[in-house]
Amino acid sequence: MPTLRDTIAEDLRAQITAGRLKPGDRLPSEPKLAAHYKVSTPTVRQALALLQTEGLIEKSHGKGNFVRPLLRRITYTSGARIPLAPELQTTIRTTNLRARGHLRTLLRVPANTPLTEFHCTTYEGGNPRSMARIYIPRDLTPASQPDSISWPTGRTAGWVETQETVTARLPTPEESAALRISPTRTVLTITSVATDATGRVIEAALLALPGDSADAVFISHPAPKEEKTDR
Amino acid sequence: MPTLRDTIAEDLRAQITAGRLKPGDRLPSEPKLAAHYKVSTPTVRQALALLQTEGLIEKSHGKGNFVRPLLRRITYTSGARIPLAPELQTTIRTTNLRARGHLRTLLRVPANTPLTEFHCTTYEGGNPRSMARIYIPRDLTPASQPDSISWPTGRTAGWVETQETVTARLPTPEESAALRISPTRTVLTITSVATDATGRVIEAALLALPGDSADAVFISHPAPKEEKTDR
DNA sequence: GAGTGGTCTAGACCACGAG
DNA sequence: TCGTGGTCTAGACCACTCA
Repeated sequence: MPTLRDTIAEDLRAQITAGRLKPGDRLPSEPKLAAHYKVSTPTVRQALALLQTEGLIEKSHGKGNFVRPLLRRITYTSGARIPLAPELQTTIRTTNLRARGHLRTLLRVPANTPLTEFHCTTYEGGNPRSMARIYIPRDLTPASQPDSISWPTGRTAGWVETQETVTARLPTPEESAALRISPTRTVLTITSVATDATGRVIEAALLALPGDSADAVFISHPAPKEEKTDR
Repeated sequence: MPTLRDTIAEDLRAQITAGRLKPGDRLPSEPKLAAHYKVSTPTVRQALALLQTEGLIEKSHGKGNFVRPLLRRITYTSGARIPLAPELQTTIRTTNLRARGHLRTLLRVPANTPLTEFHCTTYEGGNPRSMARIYIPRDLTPASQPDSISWPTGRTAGWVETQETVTARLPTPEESAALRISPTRTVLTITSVATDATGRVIEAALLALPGDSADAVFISHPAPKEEKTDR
């Protein structure tokens, strides 16, 4: 038997998908919904929380609950490092730092190796849609300062293998702030490590996308020769 | 300023990672935790819900809350169709059906095309760890009945391109039942479509993994020639 | 039957957003 | 200032597990 919150969520979901509640519309306030469904406000809030994790509504403190505009799903494509689409704008911030902790392991470099960090955020109409941090050993950083618009679209020269790991997890506080998503909404993360012919890591990228509106696409072809699985 | 539930979650998290609470241990009951932290039970429950989405604890109705055994993360590797590891057992169920709806689109076949479905579940020590449905047009189904143990480890012969799409979403009721996870825990899904030289889809696979203990790994190499991105 | 978590109530008070 | 959602309380009752 469905619970009250499921019944309420189902009713609101039906109203949204049927178009009686349109994208951008404000829902009745929580006390009003509670009165309408004859339940307490916490129960209404549980139903709304369900719809929120499904990406159907957005909650906005002090304003109300809104039917979420149908977000086009962002698509990340293997090797791109950031999602690319004509409607996405990108900002890049460059920082110099030294390898330590997790970064050291990822890039397989000694502690304190100088690195360049590129902090990329993509926006669609002012709303952040993805966050990426790209790390390159300083001695490999392109001499010509990367063009802050077109650079992340190409791959670093000389790569021979790229390994991309996809996970789903809760956002770090930094990620939830940067992507403006609630800390309870999962992010899809992609960790990309590119190596050159000598096996040296020439680039690592950490990418976070809002889990409810992102895909990652990978296209593979059979290896011409026997493919090694050296791990 | 952190909320009460964050503070409580943080404290319990610390006890788990410090080893004062070990995998498999039962936590004090919710009323006891509430008394200990001097809060109401709903607040304790919110803290526990946080830890649950992080995969740190398991709730078991009528028994208690338990520190979750540190699950080895399952790793899906590009093209494997199901996660492979020595400690994983697999069961396969074969069904014949006809293409319709979403399946029709995925396999790019006319309605009612005969298909063979392989329903694979992998287990680790009796616990389901992944669920996959693999679809193959009936006329391509291997004449020799696939060996129910070794078959899904190899790829269908004749593939020229595989496209794999990774998403994170809430589980369908079927998925949450099959994987024995709560309906609020995200699943990582992989949709894999393999095509032959003529562009015909020769196999589609839908894979669902518990989001908090799964990775998907993709390894790519530069195309020998110019790589087409025909979509 | 005793103890546990799951759902729900009916409020309170605080923090945020807009006029 | 007013209405909104965010957090929290202090219970109630039901459903499940195990002895």
